[in-house]
Amino acid sequence: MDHVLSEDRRALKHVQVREYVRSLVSDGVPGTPAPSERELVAKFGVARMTVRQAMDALVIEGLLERVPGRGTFVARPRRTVSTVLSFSEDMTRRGMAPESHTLLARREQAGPGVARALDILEGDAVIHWRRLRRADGEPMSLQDTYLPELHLPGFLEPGGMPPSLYEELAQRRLRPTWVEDSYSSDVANAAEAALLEIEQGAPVLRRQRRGVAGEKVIEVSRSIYRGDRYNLHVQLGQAD
Amino acid sequence: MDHVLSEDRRALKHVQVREYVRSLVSDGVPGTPAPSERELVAKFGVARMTVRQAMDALVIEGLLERVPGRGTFVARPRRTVSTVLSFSEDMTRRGMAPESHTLLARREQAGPGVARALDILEGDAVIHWRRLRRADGEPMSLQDTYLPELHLPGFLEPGGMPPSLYEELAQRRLRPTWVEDSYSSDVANAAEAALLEIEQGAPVLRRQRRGVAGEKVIEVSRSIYRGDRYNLHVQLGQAD
DNA sequence: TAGTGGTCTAGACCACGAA
DNA sequence: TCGTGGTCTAGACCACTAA
Repeated sequence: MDHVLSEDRRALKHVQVREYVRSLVSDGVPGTPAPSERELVAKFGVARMTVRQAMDALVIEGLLERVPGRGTFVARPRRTVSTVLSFSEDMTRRGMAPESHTLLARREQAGPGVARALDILEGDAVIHWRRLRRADGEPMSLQDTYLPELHLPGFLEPGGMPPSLYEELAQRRLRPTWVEDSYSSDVANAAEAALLEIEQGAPVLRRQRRGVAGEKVIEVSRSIYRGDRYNLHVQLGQAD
Repeated sequence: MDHVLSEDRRALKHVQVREYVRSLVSDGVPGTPAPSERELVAKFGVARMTVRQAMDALVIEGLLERVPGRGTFVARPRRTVSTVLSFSEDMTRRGMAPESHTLLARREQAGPGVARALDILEGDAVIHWRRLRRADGEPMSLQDTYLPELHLPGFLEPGGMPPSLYEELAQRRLRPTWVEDSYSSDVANAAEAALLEIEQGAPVLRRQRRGVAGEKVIEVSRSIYRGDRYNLHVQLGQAD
């Protein structure tokens, strides 16, 4: 008998089969055949339903594709749609080096607009964080972020803000998994122009973001991007 | 025995169970319990694996949620992400009445840029369609759309363009199911300003779109939106 | 303790595709 | 004809939740 299954009784069989197939197939060219279900039954000494459970997961994931009567094959990668990115991730994808300079970081009382957007009460404590974001050393964006202090105890304390907002939120399992962004085209005012090192009246892209983690609104922000340096890229799929 | 299963032998059992549960549950409040798996086994006289196959589909769909040890319940609707919209659909969602005025509609030879974007050869025939789009009677956008004539025989002929591009493409089963958009903030030049009835130098949002249906690039377009009238709204989800 | 979903078995018959 | 995935059965034991 093949000693393929881990001795660790805690490892579920369908998970072991799934990960075995994934390792076989993850760097495969689309169209490459995966082992047949009955092959895996023989190899692992499990029931066919167990193998199917393992393969089902990979099919749902988009890694495999079943063709009745022929077999199971590596699927062509699905076209991806845009996901939630932090500024740092966005710049890194563009091949630029992100930087962050804190201009302001303090506790404030939520005004009516921020309170409504954050789904908290007017006057509740919020963390207001204003940053100048650079890419490859040059100003790219100005961001005003508001966070509900209630859900982020100790965020403001330890002598400084975290190096990365989204990574800090991720560690607290509060990174936004869903955002609602609104973009508009406008021109820079004098103060913005000075910080971004552009001319007053130069075109900028303004973004308002509401970021949601689970059921909680965890971030509200207003950002300005230099129109001469920043293009917004979005990939959208279709509704079902 | 319950005569719940259809007499129609062609109807698969797991499909019948699935649709039965869906009908019970589709207009239910989140948290409402679905029948237990063993209840459905008894009611339909099928194996539990068959019931689980039916429920799996509804769980994947996001309609149901399993809670081990407790039961299966109507899930709260997932937050939706942005999908591909036509100008008309976009305006309608905003509660405005869309209009379209064709400024130009003719066959052209693809230039290098359009050819590359459409994944065709330079010099291949393309349909170039230029439209002024109004919302509630006022100019909103200027759109230059390029379509590969190869995939759209007879598109230009019948004495006029179709009233709606995306509906015409949908009828040919060529409506884009995936798009790649690039937005930038800029200012209007003299010609654009005249058509959009704004001042030269006023802020505008420029969009470049590549629309893909199946494996074919079916649309390439450049659009200008008035910055004083148009905000882009996007909802994004997370990567897995 | 009773009921739930999660996992798993060891078979079976079917329609379909390729040789 | 043979191998494939699709469907289906009639059980089983487990961990967990709620009463």
